[in-house]
Amino acid sequence: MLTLKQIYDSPEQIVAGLEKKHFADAQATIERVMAIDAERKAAQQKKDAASAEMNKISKSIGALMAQGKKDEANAAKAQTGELKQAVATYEQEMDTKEQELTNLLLTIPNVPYAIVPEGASAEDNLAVVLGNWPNRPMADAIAKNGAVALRDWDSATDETIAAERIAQSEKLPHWELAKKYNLIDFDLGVKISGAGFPVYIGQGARLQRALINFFLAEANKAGYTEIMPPTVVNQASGYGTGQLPDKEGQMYHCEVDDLYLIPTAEVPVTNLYRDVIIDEDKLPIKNCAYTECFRREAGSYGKDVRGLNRLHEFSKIEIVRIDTPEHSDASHKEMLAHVEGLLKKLELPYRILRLSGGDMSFTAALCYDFEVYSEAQHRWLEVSSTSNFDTYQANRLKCRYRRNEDKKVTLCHTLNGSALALPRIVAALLENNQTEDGIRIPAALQPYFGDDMIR
RNA sequence: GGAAAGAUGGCGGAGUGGUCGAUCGCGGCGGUCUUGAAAACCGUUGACCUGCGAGGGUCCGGGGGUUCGAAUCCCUCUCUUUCCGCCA
Repeated sequence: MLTLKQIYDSPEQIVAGLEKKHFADAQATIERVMAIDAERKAAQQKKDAASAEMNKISKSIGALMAQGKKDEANAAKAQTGELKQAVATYEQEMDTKEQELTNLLLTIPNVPYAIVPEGASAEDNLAVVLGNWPNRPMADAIAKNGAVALRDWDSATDETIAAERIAQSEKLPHWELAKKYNLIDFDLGVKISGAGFPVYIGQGARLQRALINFFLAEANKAGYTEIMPPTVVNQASGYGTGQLPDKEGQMYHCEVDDLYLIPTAEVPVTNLYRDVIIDEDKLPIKNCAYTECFRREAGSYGKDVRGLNRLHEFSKIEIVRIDTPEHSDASHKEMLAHVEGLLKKLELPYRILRLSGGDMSFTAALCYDFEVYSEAQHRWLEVSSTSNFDTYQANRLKCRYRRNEDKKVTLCHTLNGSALALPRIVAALLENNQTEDGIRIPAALQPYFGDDMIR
């Protein structure tokens, strides 16, 4: 959540930022925050004064008792009744205001950075990079403007057109290929678990393992420490990274033990640093983790969820960084370069979008999505979301560091990104690399897969 | 599942009703010594809220209670460790 300091330092900027994020009633909400806080302070001042008085009397009683002046001690005791009542009253008022304030702050999203595009939805995202694109449709149009608004050139993502193209395309969608080469059995998954839980078989399973190892190896090369965290977390962790309370319905919940299946490794890996004060010398912290991710995806249905496009359980390698405010932007860029490097090595056509204010997640200050182009579905598939949360998450987590300069305890910046999520990568790999002889495995992946083709 | 013990500052670990925000050790920081470093020695070192400041307040796992006064006593919850049982 935002800190009060941020709000007091520049209320107008915060309001403008919230409006950019399409948060309703920004002005009124910020004014309310300050009003409640003023009430809280007033209550605290009254309470502090009463407590100070109380402490003084208590101390004097101790002294009087020690000197054996029992009568005077008893006289002092008699004075405390009213004071005690006053302390209790003010204290309760203070607690109420504090709770009210926290509850309100929790409803306020993070404020986007200046370079975040204006806009309410995905339509307004800004394509900043297009890669591995030569000899593909629309190349010319795109070459002219390296960075253009998505809606100018991306009519191919329109669902109705896509449906027609699938019908016309000589390329098979991945769910057909999965069947043809016996890589994934969706029906078996339905039988043992339910829709959205595919069973990977033979070369399909081997491809999963190859990708996991490839992504982890690349992350290790880039200096990320591999973590293997639990995939089940407690409530406090859910609150720490912001999945709770608002996204409660998106997580699987084991009620008997009140534990949650993680929707991303971000949750356990970032919560490693909850309630921690880190030495500045240890920053930046660079961790990576492969985990299974579990998402209920309540309410999604239809063509979007076909095949591997949207699953309840999937494998993902996540990179998580904790850094100083001064260095977090450079950290973010390094992460973007890392993720882009993976897509280059996989030889998949991709684009990088800077998300608009309205399309960003609640907690992000700056977010880039990576999408790969699926040549049978004629759609862009999101495979990574790489965000800087500024101090927003750290404030909730109480993740702080001790500055070398003045030894002050300061909130860290947290960042994370997928590097990468497997299912849609697999979808694109299968669809884009299909040949008459089988599915070509990109050179970088061959050592991990152990072959150059799926046959 | 049964039994017992425990939860204290960055870490370890004292403290069983009144200058205890907390002895001490480690670590950190400053200094002496040294060409420099190490060692040794001396000093210093919690977080948060509030106030222009002086200062005031809160915090010894969470919550509640007793008391003029609680790290210390009582209740309760959570978690951890050990032993037994079960078991990959």
